[in-house]
Amino acid sequence: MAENVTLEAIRKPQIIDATLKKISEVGFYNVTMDDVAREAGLSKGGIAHYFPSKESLFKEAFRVFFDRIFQRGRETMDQFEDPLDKILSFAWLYNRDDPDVYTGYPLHFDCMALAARDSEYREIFHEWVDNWVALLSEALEKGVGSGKYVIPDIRRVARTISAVYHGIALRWFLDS
Amino acid sequence: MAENVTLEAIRKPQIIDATLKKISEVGFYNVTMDDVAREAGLSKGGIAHYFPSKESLFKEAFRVFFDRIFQRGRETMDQFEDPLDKILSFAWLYNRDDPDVYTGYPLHFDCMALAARDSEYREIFHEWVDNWVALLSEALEKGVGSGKYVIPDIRRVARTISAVYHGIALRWFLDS
DNA sequence: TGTGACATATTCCGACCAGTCGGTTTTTAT
DNA sequence: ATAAAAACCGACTGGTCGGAATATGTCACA
Repeated sequence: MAENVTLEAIRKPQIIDATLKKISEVGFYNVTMDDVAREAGLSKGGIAHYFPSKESLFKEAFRVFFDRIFQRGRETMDQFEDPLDKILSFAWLYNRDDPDVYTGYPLHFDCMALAARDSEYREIFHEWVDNWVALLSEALEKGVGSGKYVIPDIRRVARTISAVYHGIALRWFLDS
Repeated sequence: MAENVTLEAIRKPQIIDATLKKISEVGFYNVTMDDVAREAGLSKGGIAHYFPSKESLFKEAFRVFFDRIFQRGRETMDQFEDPLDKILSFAWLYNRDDPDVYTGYPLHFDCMALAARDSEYREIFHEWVDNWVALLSEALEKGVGSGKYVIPDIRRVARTISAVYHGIALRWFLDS
């Protein structure tokens, strides 16, 4: 059983990584299960053994992806002490050489397009936004606590900052 | 020939409108030519008579859509005299009951997802952004001309305003 | 009234793809 | 050593879809 668990713990991320890579490359709707299988070094049957359907695999992949990006955001932010530095600590999102960036943005666009029509993807998107807002709120809270800023509604300000970041990032990636 | 031209002038918009409606409803990659034909009240063959391929039809549809939205933005903005009022004249983009809004946003998300990988869609997106930036620039120019504002780089400011608008709008639509 | 160009509908084909399933190999348990 | 279970493979199926080919209708004009 120990081996069993270990293998699954290897295969699932392996398959999910392959899925994310292919989606990023060719787009959500252009990825076939054969593509994923080839990329993961398995067969279609092998994939089916771990994920019951394409849909569930893809949703899980998006969840893993957003969680990964968020964790990195948290880690990066934790390296700074000053509240303003914390809020400005997202510069890594503007580095085109970073794999999380050049594979991440296309995934992100796909997720938004899906979220526009599919409630499950909208939830995934919500959760992601909420995570960022919470992160920014912490930094703002710290600034307010130390007397640096006066902010009446921290969550609201955090949401706005995050939306502005979002707009700038989007344009940065798509606009030459 | 006169009749010919007239009919084509009716059919093409009719087909394009049907295309836009279906894409907005179910998403770019889920629209079939049968769907479009049914929505337009024609047959697949009828569509084929006016558009050589699905790809060309869809691209043309997106171009028409963005142009339409932009024209409306210009008309709305032209109703205001004061430069600041002009810049703030985009409130209609935040009215969920407006057909241009509730069908437009999903189309817009699809276009961005496509633009992330396809250079032609990236061009369509660029053109659209450039149009808005030009519009905002005009308003800013007017403000600077009348001595109201002092702005060193108008285009740059217009781009930033437009990106911020973009981020807020995106969140407004996707975030409950 | 006949004819030909244009418009539209119907039918069909070939490619593609998700999911299934029988079977094989590998691992684990006894 | 052997049985049982897990992991994996790849051929196959049923269905979808874009596009092409073909058929039908319409109408201007000779």
